[in-house]
Amino acid sequence: MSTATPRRRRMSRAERERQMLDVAEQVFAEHGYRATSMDEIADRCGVSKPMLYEYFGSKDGLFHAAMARSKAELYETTQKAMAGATTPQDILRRGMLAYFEFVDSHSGSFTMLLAAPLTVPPESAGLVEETRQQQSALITGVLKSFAPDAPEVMLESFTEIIIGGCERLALWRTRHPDRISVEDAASHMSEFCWQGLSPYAP
Amino acid sequence: MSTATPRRRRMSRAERERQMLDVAEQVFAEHGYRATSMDEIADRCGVSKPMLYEYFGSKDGLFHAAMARSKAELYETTQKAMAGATTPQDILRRGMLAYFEFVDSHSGSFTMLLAAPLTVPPESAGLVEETRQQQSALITGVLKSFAPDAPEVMLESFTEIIIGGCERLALWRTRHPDRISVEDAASHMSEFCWQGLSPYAP
DNA sequence: GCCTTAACCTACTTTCGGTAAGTTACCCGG
DNA sequence: CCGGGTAACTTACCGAAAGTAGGTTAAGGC
Repeated sequence: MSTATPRRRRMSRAERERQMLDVAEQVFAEHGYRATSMDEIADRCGVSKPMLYEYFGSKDGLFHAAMARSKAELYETTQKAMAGATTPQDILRRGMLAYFEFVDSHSGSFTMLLAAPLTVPPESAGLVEETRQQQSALITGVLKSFAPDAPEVMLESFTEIIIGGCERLALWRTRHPDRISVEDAASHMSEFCWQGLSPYAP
Repeated sequence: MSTATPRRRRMSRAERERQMLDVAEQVFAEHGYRATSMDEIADRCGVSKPMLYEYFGSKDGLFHAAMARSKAELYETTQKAMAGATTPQDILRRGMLAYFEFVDSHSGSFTMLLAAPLTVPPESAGLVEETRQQQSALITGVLKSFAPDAPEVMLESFTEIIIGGCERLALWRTRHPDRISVEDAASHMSEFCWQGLSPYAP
C-alpha cells in the first residue's frame, strides 16, 4: 500500500545527485546503456525526468558522471594499495590484487566501466580511456623502475598488454568466480608480467 | 544531376544482402552503433528502410550479421596463417601476426568487432565473446602443447591474459600506427608470452 | 504475353531522449 | 508568525529514429 520510502521527500541538490548516481550505476549495469531509459531511472529515484536533465544535462552526461565516480574510486583504491609496497614486484602485485578485488566487490561499476564501454559514443568513451591511462601511467612507472634500459616503446607496449590482460582476466573471473581466487589471479598476472620482462631486467 | 550508380537497379536478395552488409559495416565503423541510423544505411544502399528490416529484422540484427561476417573472416585468416607452422612458438607468432595484420587492414571491422562492442546489448555482445572464444581455443591449444604439465586453470588464465593483451595492443596501434610495426607488435607479444610461460615449459 | 512472386516503396505508429513553462515547498529576514 | 524568493519539482509537450502495414512494380517462368 504505502511506498517503502516514507513519502517522496524533497532533497538537497547534493543529496539527490548522489542518489541519482547510485541508481544510475545500478540500472546501467543491469540493462546496459541502451536498454536503460531515463524514465526508469527517474522513476526509481522517485522523481521526474526533467530533474535528471536539470542535474546532468543528458543521458550521456549522467552515464559519464556515474563512470567518473567509479573511475575515481578505482584509482584511489589501487593507488592506496600500491603505496605501502617497496619492491617493484610488490607494487605491481598489490596494485593488481586491489584491482581484482575492486572488480570483485563492485561488479556493477566494473561492468559499466569496462565491459560495456563504447556504448556511449564520444565523451564517455574518453573517460574509459582515461581510466586506462591512469592505470597505464602507474604501470609504466613500475616497469621503468624495473627495466630502465628497455626502449620506451617496448615499455608502452608491455603496459598495453598488461592492461588488456588484466581486464580480460577480471572479466573472465566475473563469469567463473569459482575457477580462480582473487589472489591467484593477481599472482598469475604479476608472475606472467615479470617473466615477460625478465630479459630486460638488470 | 544523375546519380553515380547508373540508376537504381533491382538486385537479387543475396546480392542486396551482401551490399547491405558492406555498407552497414562501413557506416557502423564510421559513426558507431548508436549514431548510425537505419535511414542512412538504407539511403547509401539506394533502397528504402523496410528492405533492411525485411532482410535483417532489426538494427541489432543487421549489426549482428555484419559482425558475424567479420568474425568468420578473422577466424579464417588466423587459422590459415597458423596452418603452415611447426613449432608452438611459430604457430603463436604467425597467428598473432595475422591478427595484427587483420586489424591493420580491416580497421572498420575491427572497430566494430572489438572497439565498440557492447554497444548492442544482448545478442551481438555474445558474438564478440564467441569471437574471443574462437581465438581462445586456438591459443589454449598452443599453450597446452608447449606446457602440457601446467594446470588447466592456469592455461586458461594465461589465454585470457593473452587475448586481452592482444586486443589492447592492437587498439593502441590503431591510435599510434607509427610507433610500432605490425611485425614488432607480434614479436613483442609472442616473446612476452613465451617468457611468461617459460616456468612451465618442459 | 500473362501471371506469380519477390523486390521495393509510401506513409504510418511508437518509443524515448530532450525541453518549455509553470507550480510547490522549504528557508530566512523581518 | 509571515511573506517572499529561491530551488526542488512537475506536467505536457516536441522531434528523431526504430520499426510496421499494406500496397506497387518489375523480372522471370510457362
